[in-house]
Amino acid sequence: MTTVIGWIRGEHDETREAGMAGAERGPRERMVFSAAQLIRREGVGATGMREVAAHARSPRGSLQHYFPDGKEQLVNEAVGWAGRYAGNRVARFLAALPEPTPSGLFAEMVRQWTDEYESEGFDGGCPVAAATVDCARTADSTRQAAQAAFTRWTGAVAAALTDMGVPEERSRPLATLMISSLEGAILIARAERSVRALTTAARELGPLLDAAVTRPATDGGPRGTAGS
Amino acid sequence: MTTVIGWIRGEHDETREAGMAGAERGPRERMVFSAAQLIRREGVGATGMREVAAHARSPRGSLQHYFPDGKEQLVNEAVGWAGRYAGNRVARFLAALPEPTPSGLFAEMVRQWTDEYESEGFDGGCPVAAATVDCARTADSTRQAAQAAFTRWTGAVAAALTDMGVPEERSRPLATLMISSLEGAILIARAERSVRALTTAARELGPLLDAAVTRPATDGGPRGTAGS
DNA sequence: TCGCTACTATGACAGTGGTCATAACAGCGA
DNA sequence: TCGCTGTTATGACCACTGTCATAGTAGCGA
Repeated sequence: MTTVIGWIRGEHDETREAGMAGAERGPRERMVFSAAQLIRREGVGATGMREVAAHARSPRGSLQHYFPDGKEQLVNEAVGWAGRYAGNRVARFLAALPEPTPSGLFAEMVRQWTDEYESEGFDGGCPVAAATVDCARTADSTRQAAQAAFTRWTGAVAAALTDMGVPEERSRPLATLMISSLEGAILIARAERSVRALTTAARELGPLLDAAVTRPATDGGPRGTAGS
Repeated sequence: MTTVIGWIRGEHDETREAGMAGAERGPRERMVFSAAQLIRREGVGATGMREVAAHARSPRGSLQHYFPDGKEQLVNEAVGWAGRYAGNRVARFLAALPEPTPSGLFAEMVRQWTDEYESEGFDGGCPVAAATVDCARTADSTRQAAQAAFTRWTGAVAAALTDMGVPEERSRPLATLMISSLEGAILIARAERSVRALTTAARELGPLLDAAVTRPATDGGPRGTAGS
């Protein structure tokens, strides 16, 4: 009961958010996760519901039970999951850096993709990008889900930049630029089957980002770069 | 005869390349153009062949005649068209600038999209991005077409940068960064229904681009920023 | 055992997609 | 008129897709 509603509203326990790979708890979570995986590989249109259920090893009959509003609802939740995932990753990237700098954060964000592409091939892209391309015009609720995902992601990055000493007014624009460049570089990387565009973005953008730091970093412990 | 083959190989007269809007010459060109238009709005999967023929006001029977390899061929040619179009635009942007600067070129590239979004709404995206998202994994020939489109576009921008005095080794990386940022900003703009990400990219990236100029611009007349 | 609820199973339906087979037509040279 | 070629017309086929109706099972409280 409250489990389902909670998931829909994103009120569940995010602390043990499932990783990008691995078996999740319930069939519902697995289907949302599988939907995100398939969407980022094949696009929304080419991803079928039966395919999602099969990939999640969830019973097909559960589709209409957990997602009474059909494919649109499933896609929206997959996009929402991706947005939360991307936002939460930011805090972990920061924790992994010896001394946090904007260029270091961006390098980590890029490295997540170069690592995947070099180890698993260029099959996958960003599910939010795929949903935007395929549904922005047709399904407004999906467009809103993508917008929310970008907003959450940008908010996390901007908060991290502010923590590092970037002036408040410049944090959001720079975060937007980082995510724009990353998304575009992902596209080019997939088309070229090469990480060149990704590493280029990191190299060229790094100095610009670090130059935006004006005051010393707020080196408190684990701080609020996460939303909600 | 040679007309068809010529089109496939891209050997036709590019000088009077059709604009982004307007009626083209033959039914074949119209279908390629319409395919690009529909793909950039709805994505590849949601674009039907019958729909392309109808949009182009071309007879449905011509589809299998001009595109014997089916949808994949049509999509590939639409992507190729988009790549040539984007590449050719660069020279025109340069011509429109009072004094050519890298930031000015990028601002023009961005402005093409903000103008469209403000006058026609946020329905359309980049057809090359859509093809990459939807087909990069499934149809390798389409992936190659997208790669070629990005390469041509990047080559045109890089050549323009070099003409403006950017050192040869930095031109391609910077061109890649410009196109990455632009593509990502287009995505975010569609999701947000706002040109914010686009104008942000232009504003934040401008100084970085201009700072790469080391020697005075080559202000010869119309020079070779176009490929092939 | 009954009843209630959460969940699963399955088959059908109506629509649409790309593709193909086949035929017709228009123009032209001989 | 015949034949040839480039084009168009049309209808059918088959493999799906998302969705729905319906029925079934598992578990639990009373």
